Amino acid sequence: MHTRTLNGVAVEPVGSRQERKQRTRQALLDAALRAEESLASLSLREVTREVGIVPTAFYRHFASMDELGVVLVEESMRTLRAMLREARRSPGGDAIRGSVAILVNQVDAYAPHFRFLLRERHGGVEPVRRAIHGEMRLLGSELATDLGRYPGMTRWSADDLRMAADLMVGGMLSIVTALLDVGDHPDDRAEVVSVAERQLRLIVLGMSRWTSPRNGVST
Amino acid sequence: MHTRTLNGVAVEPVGSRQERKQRTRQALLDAALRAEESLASLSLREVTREVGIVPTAFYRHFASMDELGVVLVEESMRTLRAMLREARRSPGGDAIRGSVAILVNQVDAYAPHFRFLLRERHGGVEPVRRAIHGEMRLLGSELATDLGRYPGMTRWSADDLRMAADLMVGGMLSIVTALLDVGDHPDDRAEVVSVAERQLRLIVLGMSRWTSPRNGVST
DNA sequence: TCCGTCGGTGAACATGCGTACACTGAAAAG
DNA sequence: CTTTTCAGTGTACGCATGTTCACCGACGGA
Repeated sequence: MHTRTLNGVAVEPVGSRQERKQRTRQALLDAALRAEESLASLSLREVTREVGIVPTAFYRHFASMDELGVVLVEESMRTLRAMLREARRSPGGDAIRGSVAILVNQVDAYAPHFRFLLRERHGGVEPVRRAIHGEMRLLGSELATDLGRYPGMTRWSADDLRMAADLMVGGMLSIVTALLDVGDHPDDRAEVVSVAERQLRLIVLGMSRWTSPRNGVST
Repeated sequence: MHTRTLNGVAVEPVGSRQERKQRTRQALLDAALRAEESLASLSLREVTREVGIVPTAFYRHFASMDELGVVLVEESMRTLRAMLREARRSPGGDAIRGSVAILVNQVDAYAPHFRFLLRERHGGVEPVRRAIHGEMRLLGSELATDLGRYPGMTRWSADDLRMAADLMVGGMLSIVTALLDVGDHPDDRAEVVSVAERQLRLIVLGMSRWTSPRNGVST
């Protein structure tokens, strides 16, 4: 086999054949994820160059960049879902502070995934956008049924639960945006965290006082 | 002068020289705005082709696509600002319902502008992203000082005002997102409007009960 | 041991790109 | 009426791209 190089460093060919295939496939995904530009302006050749394979070898793993993008959406969504799952079974103490802390840690650990999702959510290529849109709706649904099990919200209508869930997802996304945009300076980060906690607190406060003004959709 | 064509239709050369220059400049901006792809993957040649001029003529108006992008940010932000200004001096009736109605109308009228802002906010080219980021911060500041003049919020700290303003801007953006993503079916649109109104109502409810848990930033 | 599978190679192609350059001809300035 | 300005033209260039195709040779099952 031709010994491959990645950034000039030799990559020794160890493992079974499908293990190695899996590894280059993952390397392609990682390279595309790491890129600053959107998928639409990221060339197949750039990605393969980064990984250290010849352009045509790309097709051994994906039929197109769009297909790679959709896989990347699934991968990124998995970390988002993991984050919510972790937040769900949070300690009994300050739930808000805990949730924000989890969010900060997760964004630190998986910044490229979050950046990718925000980047491709609008304006990327169509199949990727569709995939993100669908996953986001699913996420909202899950959170809604989960909220319905909370002690104080058992009497909420399904519609209101969905409304509140979407509000929380939206708030979460704007917090992620703030975290990604802010620099590394600790004071700035602390400020973002403080704002996020108070915003969540305000929303929860509103939820605690909520009575549905009218049932159903105004037609 | 060489008679130009746009989509095969002749464009008669009327007006003074600078009037005509201004018109093609605007045509370039419009063409870039109308494009589905992000600016990063939109080629100079595509834009000029759309407008009906030769590629090199682009440089008579902008030094680069990035420069055009920044101008487009200013143009789009002007409509966003106009929307908020209109919402500010809303009728005394149902402020929330009125604000959402204004938002819906504005998004209908200027969908490309909003789409552009959401698209380029993340993942576009760097100068454009910076421009949007800066304008968004400014918008938050304006809304914060404006909120401070509201009867019930005169005692809020500057920090809390900013927090609430950012929450509202974020909520507004997610409503715009929902409006742009939803199809033309009236029922779907009505559902989005209903959700938006209830979300804003929930936030306002939270604000009405708000007492700052602690003054200043937790360091 | 033999042989099929298959991840990766390398040359070749048509196409689209950004930009340099010299140009034209109508509008504006004198 | 002459001169200057300047938005738009047309050619030409080097370069990067996606995709095709035939090829290679190590791995893995028989």
